[in-house]
Amino acid sequence: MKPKITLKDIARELDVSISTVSKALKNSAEISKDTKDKIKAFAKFYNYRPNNIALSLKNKRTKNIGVIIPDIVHHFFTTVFRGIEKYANEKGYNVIVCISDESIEKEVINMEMLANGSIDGFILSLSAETQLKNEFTHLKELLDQGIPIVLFDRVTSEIECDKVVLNDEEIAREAVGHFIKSGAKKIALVTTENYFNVSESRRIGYLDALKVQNIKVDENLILTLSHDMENDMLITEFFQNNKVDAVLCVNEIFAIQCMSIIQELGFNVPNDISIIGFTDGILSRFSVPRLSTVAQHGELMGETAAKLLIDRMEWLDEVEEPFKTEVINATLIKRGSSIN
Amino acid sequence: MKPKITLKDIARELDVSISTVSKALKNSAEISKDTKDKIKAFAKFYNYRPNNIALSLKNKRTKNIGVIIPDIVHHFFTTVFRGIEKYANEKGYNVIVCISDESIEKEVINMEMLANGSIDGFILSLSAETQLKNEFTHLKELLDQGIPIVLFDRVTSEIECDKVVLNDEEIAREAVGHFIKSGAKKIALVTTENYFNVSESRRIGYLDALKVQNIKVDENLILTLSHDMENDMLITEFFQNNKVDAVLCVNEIFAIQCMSIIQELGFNVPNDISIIGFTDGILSRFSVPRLSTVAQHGELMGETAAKLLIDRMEWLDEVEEPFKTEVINATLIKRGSSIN
DNA sequence: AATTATTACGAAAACGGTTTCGTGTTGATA
DNA sequence: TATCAACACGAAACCGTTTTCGTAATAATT
Repeated sequence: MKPKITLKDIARELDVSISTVSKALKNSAEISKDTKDKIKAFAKFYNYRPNNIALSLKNKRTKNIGVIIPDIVHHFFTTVFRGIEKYANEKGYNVIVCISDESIEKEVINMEMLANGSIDGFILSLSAETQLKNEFTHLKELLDQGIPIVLFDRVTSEIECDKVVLNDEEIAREAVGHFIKSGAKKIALVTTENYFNVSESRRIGYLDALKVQNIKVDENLILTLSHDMENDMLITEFFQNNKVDAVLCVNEIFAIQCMSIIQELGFNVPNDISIIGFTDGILSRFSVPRLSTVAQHGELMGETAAKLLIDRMEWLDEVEEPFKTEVINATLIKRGSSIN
Repeated sequence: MKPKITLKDIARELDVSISTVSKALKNSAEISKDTKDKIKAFAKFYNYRPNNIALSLKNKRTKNIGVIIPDIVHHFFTTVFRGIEKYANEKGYNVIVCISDESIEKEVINMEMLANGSIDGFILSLSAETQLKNEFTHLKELLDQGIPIVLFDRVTSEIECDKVVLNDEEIAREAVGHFIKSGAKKIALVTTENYFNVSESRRIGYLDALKVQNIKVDENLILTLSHDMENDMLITEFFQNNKVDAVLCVNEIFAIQCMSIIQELGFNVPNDISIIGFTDGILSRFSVPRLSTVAQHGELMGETAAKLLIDRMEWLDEVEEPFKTEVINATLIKRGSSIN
């Protein structure tokens, strides 16, 4: 056991003051070369490292970023997180992660916990419940306290802060356009409850694309699933009762579930029914046929969010920058589940 | 903007000393009811919360846990992390995550960074490079400094600390036994380089099971893949050149890749070739046919690791407990890719 | 020789808490 | 009335840094 050594320890051993040690280690011109050499050698020998906590207290900055995500098992969030971690680490920041589990209560508790000095700023994606209840006072209070926040993906216009979003509407339009170009007429949408801003945007893009091509919207072709339930029955009925040429799914799981049920029902993918999903995760890459999908570039999204946050934190005292919303351009990846 | 309020602020406003405020808020018997009421009301009104950093400095404990994992995009690590986060949060701890990216350098840098006061203990799974190079001085030094460490899954006998592992050998034996019982003779193993302790254990279990049933080991039936390369060619050749009845894969991706190639080659799964993988992730659950697999119970593993660490940290001053190794019992989940 | 500049360092405050110990005031007891 | 306990609070140390400011000793200048 050799416990950590402090400035005080060095000072005592070398019979100088704490301030001298501190200055010597920072190579201050105030200290003579002899003394500096002696102190540095000693510090090096005992592997002295300044205590982060003491530094945080002194500097009033922790170099920690708080990240709150609804669910870590989702591939998309995982990649975003990786982007955040990567960029933050490069800039010397550490990342504290909390999982809200789609619950507003956990979101609030975790954020309040971290806000009391543990972090310098937040990056988060709203929980389902937060979006459902439209309840953002916890965010407003933190912003009021001067803690910067960056929202990504699941955002809201009720909060003024930096944001990173996908061009959901546009890419949904592009996906549906792709279906239409390949001859599809009856185009379905499989989505979640529309209190999610992303689902809502994708729905708008879907409707838009149909309208532009003078295809009448059939509300029966929009299937709304809950994201935490057993949906197989609903999907099966849906494809039994409706003649469909193509289907756009707002996430990867829905897309895979649909594909597998469609195949079980005896249809061929993509010849009978084309499928495009969201999130270019391993499910899409390893399915048979491989799933055409919207790549959300999660890692880029995470890096962008981290950059936005760190820039704001580091410029905080200087200039008051206006809030920015960065748009990440999704990419439609055409694979075997749709016709080219 | 209403910045955070401190004890000093309250003391000044209410014209009492800082110590009085501190004691009043902790409901100390030393302070009169009147004064306590007044202070509490004021604190509540201004939403006073003690500063975590100051507490950490004073108490010499941060209530933060450092988690170092090789790769967050892997389903298994993600579930372990979720277990850690869940248990830690319940106990009032926060989790700082760093991704080593399978590199020992990053592992070292991140751990040294966090060790200077940011965390009270570590939970980690060794990076590939660390296992390959057998280089553990960074871990030893931290243990020497009195920082507790819990290793999970990718562990080493070179380090004495608490550990959580899977009964890899046994479950591999069981999986191979299951193949044999259903009539398979030519049983293959698809694995990674054997410097991974887990792959090595699974290989031993595989060999063991064959030996017990007097099946001669054919080294040609063991395919070693690297985990970050394009392996499709190797797999294809393997199944073209070898007559195989069943294959055990040491992870989910290998299993899915094998299955898709086996099917492309015109074989039927499971009738011609049975497959069992490791990790019960979404790939296994959504493939066609669904993949038989070894459930590693990552969440339980994470919870167990967190419990081990927190117990040790909280009892640190009292008794010196001997190090424990907890074994998580994997479960063989039989689905469509193997014959029952 | 007196004044000033430079060098090299130390004391102390500050960050925001907790906790030990000391002390003035009150009321009860002998 | 002197003694003592109980009560209610404040001063100060401490956690480990950084940083400002003061100052003794020496060197340079007039």
